[in-house]
Amino acid sequence: MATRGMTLKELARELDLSITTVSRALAGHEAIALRTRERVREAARAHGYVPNVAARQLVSGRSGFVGLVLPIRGPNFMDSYVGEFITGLGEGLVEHGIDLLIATAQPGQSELAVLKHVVESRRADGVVVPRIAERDERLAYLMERGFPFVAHGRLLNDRTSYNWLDTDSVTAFGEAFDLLYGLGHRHFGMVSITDPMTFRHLRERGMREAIARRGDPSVRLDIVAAPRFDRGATVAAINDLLHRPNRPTAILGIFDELALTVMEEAARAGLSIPRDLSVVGFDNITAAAYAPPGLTTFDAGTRIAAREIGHMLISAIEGPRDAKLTRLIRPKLVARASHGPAPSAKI
Amino acid sequence: MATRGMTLKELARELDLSITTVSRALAGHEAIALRTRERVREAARAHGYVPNVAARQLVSGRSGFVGLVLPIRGPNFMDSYVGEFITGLGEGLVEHGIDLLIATAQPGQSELAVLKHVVESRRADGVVVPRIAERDERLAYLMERGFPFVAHGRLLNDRTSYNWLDTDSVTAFGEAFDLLYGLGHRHFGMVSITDPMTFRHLRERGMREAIARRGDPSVRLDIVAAPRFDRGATVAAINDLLHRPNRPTAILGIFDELALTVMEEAARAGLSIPRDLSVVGFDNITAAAYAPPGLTTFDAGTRIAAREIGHMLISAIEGPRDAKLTRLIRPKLVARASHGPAPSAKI
DNA sequence: CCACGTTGTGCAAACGTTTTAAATGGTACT
DNA sequence: AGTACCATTTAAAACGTTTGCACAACGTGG
Repeated sequence: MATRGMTLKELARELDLSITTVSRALAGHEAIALRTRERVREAARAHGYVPNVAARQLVSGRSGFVGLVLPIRGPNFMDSYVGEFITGLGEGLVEHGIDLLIATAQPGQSELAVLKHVVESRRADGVVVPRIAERDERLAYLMERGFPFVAHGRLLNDRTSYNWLDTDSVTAFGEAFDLLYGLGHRHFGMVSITDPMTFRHLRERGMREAIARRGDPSVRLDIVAAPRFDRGATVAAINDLLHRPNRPTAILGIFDELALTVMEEAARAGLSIPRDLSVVGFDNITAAAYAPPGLTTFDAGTRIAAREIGHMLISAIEGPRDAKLTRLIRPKLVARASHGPAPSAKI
Repeated sequence: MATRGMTLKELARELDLSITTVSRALAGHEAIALRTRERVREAARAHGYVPNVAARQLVSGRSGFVGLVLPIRGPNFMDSYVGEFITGLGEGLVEHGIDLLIATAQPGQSELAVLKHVVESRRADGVVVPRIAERDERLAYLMERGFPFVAHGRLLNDRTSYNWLDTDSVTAFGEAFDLLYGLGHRHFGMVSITDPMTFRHLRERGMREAIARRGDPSVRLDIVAAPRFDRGATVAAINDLLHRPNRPTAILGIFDELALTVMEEAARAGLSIPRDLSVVGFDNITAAAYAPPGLTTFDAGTRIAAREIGHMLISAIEGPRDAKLTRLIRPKLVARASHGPAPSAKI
């Protein structure tokens, strides 16, 4: 190392002051004479003094980090979610001088184990927990432990109290239904997953509630589901829907990958989109814009959501433990060309 | 906080040993009796003792972190690069018990300033520097300072010595040329950028060298360039290429976004791909698979590259300062349907 | 019985900060 | 002159580890 980085002690000797005074002066304490404060700050800048974080952490008990355990993911599914989320989180934290700690699970290790390690080694002052499952053991652990966190997503049981921010899938899918209903569609298909993720319930519920609200008995909804990363089963489920005696005129994927697969399979079956079939997705991944004829979907605003999560977590760390923050973010419809009037509809 | 997390002192009292012995026992020191070591380990596990990292850092001078300053990016360009890179890096580091520190620049702040702060506060033991420019001020700073780092990409001046890992763009674009030449193409277009990124030179050079190697005087190469995130200028440059009196029969984008735009503009101009025009990109972003007819491109293996960078950085931190590591990773051709025989070619 | 290595353990310093409590010097008031 | 008070500054403890050195106990060979 070229320069070793000077310490408070060296700076104090240089200025012929005690380290106490120098420390206080840099912290901007009122008790230190203004003249001294300025002199110290000047010298610190001149010598390029930067406080040693480890020492500061040790005495303050705060690490200055917020932790994120990277979700373990299937080999193929690697779109922009992680990048957007981390970027947004960074943006939300940097204003408060907090850095982001990324921890990764080793092959055999569970995400929970990594989370525990981050929390217990006091490496972070709070954590962000993405992609919440119906009953999430990570949240159970954190709540029991009383450690500050913000969840991106919700538990199925909504009586528990904790900090969360979620995308309002219920409203979004209601909006999708209304849009398609208005275009004459009465028979809907939905491609979902079998994995116990909360958003799956919410998105299905969004459709069901919108249908109930409409009160039209002629409306029909068929839901199929496959394991999340099982491409074969997904394709099979979609084809099941596509080749029924009477096929839905509109199919919604609970996220874009599914909707895009619907479009591919429909094309292979010789169906024209949106003439024969309307397709709607959710997430607005990059490919949604490029896959012909352009997938109509919802933008969840991950980056902005993550930024907000950063702010929420700061409050959770600094503020009182009991008040819980919750936020629902309304996704924005991105209307492209994959939806249209129902085939035999007179509008 | 529910549990406060026990300290070495508490654990020592519990065991009726000195903190020295306990510390040594946990570190697996030979000097401590095997029986004692086991007894201590057992107790530590039972009480859920996890060492305080701050204290450990303070005495060891090591932070246990590797830093990454997030690249500041245009508003729209947000594909999987960041996510893949971070995921891979995490995978490479976790085996060595090192965590990843993500620092973000504030709106006004330069990436260099953030980097300096990370280095000088000793928050990280080494850093990763992605997306290297022709002359990169970040590398200049780190080299002068003698701080361990690994660059993802290279400087234009290749006489400087430092640790880097790069994608072998030269070979890849040579391979692309050979592929297209073999299909009868003689007139090539290339869409590049005006920004001073090293990879731009390397990819152009890859084409030029392959052409020279072939030694066929009938081969012609037209290069156009636009500022990186300027969509309007990019589209204009591409259309310039597309509407010349004699149009290239094959166009290469130095990365996929450019190649995809070529395909879009070609479609708007009524050209059929690959019948009238072959297009090849680089990066294999998600959309490349979905944009019709499927973009032929190269997979740079970002995730695996990042993992390797993690390993390299660990060696750089632990090993001798003088030996420099370099690695070239050969991208893999992903042949889809956007390339084909040259229009009027007899093959 | 002594010198000496071996084995296991502990004391105390060090890492670089923040913070509590106290010291210093000066001024104004009685 | 003594007292009280204010404005500054400082000494020292604390945070939880690691580690150099010393020490104790215990044979073992001379």
